[in-house]
Amino acid sequence: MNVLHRQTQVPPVEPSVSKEHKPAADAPDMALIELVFFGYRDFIGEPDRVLERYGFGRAHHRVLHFVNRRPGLTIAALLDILQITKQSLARVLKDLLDKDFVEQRAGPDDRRQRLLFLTDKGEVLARELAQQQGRRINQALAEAGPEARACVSRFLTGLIEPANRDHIRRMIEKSPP
Amino acid sequence: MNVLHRQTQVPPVEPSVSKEHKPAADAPDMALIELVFFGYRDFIGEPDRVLERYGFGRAHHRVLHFVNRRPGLTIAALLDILQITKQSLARVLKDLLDKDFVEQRAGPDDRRQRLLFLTDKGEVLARELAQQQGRRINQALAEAGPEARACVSRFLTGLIEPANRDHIRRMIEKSPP
DNA sequence: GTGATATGTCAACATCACTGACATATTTTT
DNA sequence: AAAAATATGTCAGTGATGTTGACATATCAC
Repeated sequence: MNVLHRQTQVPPVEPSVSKEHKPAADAPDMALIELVFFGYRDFIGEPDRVLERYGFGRAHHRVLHFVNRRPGLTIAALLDILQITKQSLARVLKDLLDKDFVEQRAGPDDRRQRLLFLTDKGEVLARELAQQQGRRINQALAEAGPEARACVSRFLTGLIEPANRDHIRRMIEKSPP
Repeated sequence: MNVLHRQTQVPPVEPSVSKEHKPAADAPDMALIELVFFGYRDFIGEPDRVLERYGFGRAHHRVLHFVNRRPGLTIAALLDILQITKQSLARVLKDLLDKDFVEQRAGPDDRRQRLLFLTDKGEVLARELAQQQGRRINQALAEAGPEARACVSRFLTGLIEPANRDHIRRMIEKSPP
């Protein structure tokens, strides 16, 4: 659990790709397109290896993450966040329930609802995964410079479909710290 | 609908995600972790809809993209970039060859090699996809401010596994503009 | 009591990844 | 020239994750 505060030494800042390929005014920014691809792949890759230990995959990771962030989430709300079908969710949720990483309670107001919570075990795993990804992000921010977080946050928000932005922004803001 | 009435107090909603959740010193930066997820999803979503018209998926997109960027790429080099297995590549490559988006020529030096090139049709599609993603990136950069490109580029590079960085950086630099 | 809603579940299917084994052509090494 | 290494092709089987559509059940709202 406390395994994690070791590896955070930051290697010297290396020259970035960005200097090489300022794209022509209207040509697509190929370098950034590819960096998004490679960056995301490695961002996802490390947690993948941890999840394997439990026989879980990325879909399980997402459920763990969002239930951790928003304890008491309903099925419907989770479906809305993940934008997958009920069946896709049902499969991974069943795994997580069976293996005791997630538990359900009937909604206090509306007893049709199943509110989702992590068990202790689930919290431990969710925290481990979040710490890995958090470390990677912090490292990347450190290499990107002091004003990077605001830049990057605005950039990533800008990638989101405008119609979804407010919704996602509100969701992220409201989740517990 | 809103499940969270029983939760601890939520701070008042303010406009930008980046300002709200400066994470505690060691806590994972949940807001950025989630923005990477949502941003990538929408970054990928638009091309997906175009690819559907041809019965292609993301895997086809990646092949189109990298063959477009590096005409004359060998199978081995492409496998190295994509980090998938020969079989995974074979399937999508066969589709692209059959439907005349990609063509192969024997290597001039080593005739075992199959050098990959896009056909005219392939170039048109690759360009359309790249323009969509490029537009989205430019829009996001515009919203992120004038110094964003350098920031974002360093950040994304920082997400890449250190062992892969030089390799990827060289690859991106060397590709045609 | 009726109808809408939240969830669960079933069968069938598609895409994209994997493994491991083996085949073929060609180049390199001995 | 024979042997070994290399680049690619291909086969059979598997798994994770996504899809659709249909139907069942419990609960809520009017």
